[in-house]
Amino acid sequence: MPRTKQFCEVETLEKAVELFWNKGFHATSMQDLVSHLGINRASLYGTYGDKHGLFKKAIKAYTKSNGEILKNLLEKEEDQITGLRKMFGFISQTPEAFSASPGCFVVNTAVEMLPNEPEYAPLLKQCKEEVLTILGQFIARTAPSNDPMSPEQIDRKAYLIYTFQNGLQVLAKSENNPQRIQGLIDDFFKGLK
Amino acid sequence: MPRTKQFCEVETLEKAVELFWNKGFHATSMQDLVSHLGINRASLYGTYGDKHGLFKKAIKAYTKSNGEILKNLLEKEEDQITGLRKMFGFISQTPEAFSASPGCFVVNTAVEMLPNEPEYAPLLKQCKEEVLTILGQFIARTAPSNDPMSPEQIDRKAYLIYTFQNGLQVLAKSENNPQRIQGLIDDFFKGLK
DNA sequence: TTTATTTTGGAATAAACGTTCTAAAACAAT
DNA sequence: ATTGTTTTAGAACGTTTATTCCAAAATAAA
Repeated sequence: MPRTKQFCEVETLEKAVELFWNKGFHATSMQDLVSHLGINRASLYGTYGDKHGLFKKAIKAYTKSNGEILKNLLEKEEDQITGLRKMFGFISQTPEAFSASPGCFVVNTAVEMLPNEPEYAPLLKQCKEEVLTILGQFIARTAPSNDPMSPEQIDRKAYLIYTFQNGLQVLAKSENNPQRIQGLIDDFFKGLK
Repeated sequence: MPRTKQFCEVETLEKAVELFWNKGFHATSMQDLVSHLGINRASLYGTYGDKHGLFKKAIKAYTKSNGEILKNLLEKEEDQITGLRKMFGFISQTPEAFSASPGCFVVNTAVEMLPNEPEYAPLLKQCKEEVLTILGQFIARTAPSNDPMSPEQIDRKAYLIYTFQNGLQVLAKSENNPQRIQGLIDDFFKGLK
């Protein structure tokens, strides 16, 4: 009996991800969303709840799709350093794009919302851990077979790499010299064991 | 003839820094500022200009005071690693405080405003460079005298350390296990040459 | 075709937003 | 004491905010 939804729920959520990712929570208005998502205001509220509800759904959707992209990127790779360079490698692809890049949606949100809106802490921590798990699996798989790593060693290495990547993305926002970023990555790998 | 200002311009600006630092640009309203600064709305506009003007003044004030604090922290220190650990060391002081920390105001602002509000890019880059200069001077001074570093080597090392510190602060926001942070710092120093 | 439900466009809401204005009070210099 | 400027408190401005509501159009099932 009911009329079916005239829009794809996941596709529309992807558009919301795009907008929130680029502008952040506070700088994105419901009017922005109504305009860009192409659905009605009432449908928006009816389907996704209020702004915070929609935002949380957007973060979850981002984390899922991001995790899949990262998995696909890493699982073809046998050499650890090459794989990690690929992970950092949005620079090698387009040298000037990095300073215009929105960075990582999860990290952006942690910076914007924490510690002032602590109800976001569990969700953001969980999203972080998902990337760390994927990264840890890659590190375990590509570790030299003559020197296997303990689970704790793997976790720590994953955390170190992830920390560097986030610092990189954050600093790249105010860096207009691609060579400096490239040198930074090189220097990081020099110290990585 | 004119009546003198009833408030200290720099002290009041410090209060604005505090507020913007904790909540960010968009989440801080002019009403918040009027309430917390203790001066009149008209005085606020008359003294510091509009919201963006005040915000930029706040970033500059933060950068200046932050630079002095960092200089004082580092200039007493002869050993490089000890000095850097002190720089990272807001954790060792209060293990649980880091996840409630507002992080670095400049980095927070870069994440919030870039790349969508590009008029902030030059200012934020300049603030970043100031920290890098201080850090570079410390690295040069504490380098082993038998192996002096080239200016480029110094810059690169400073950038690497600064990148790690920013990643650290950002990730610490969603990390509730202090030991994990401590291990991260230890691992970073293991790779640092 | 009727019925039931949802989507849709858009009006309506009440609050908060950044900013400007008004008029009175306060004070330094004359 | 008078003058000139600023601070002050708070009203007022027009916009934008998030959210709710309404009546009409649309469509799947009966």
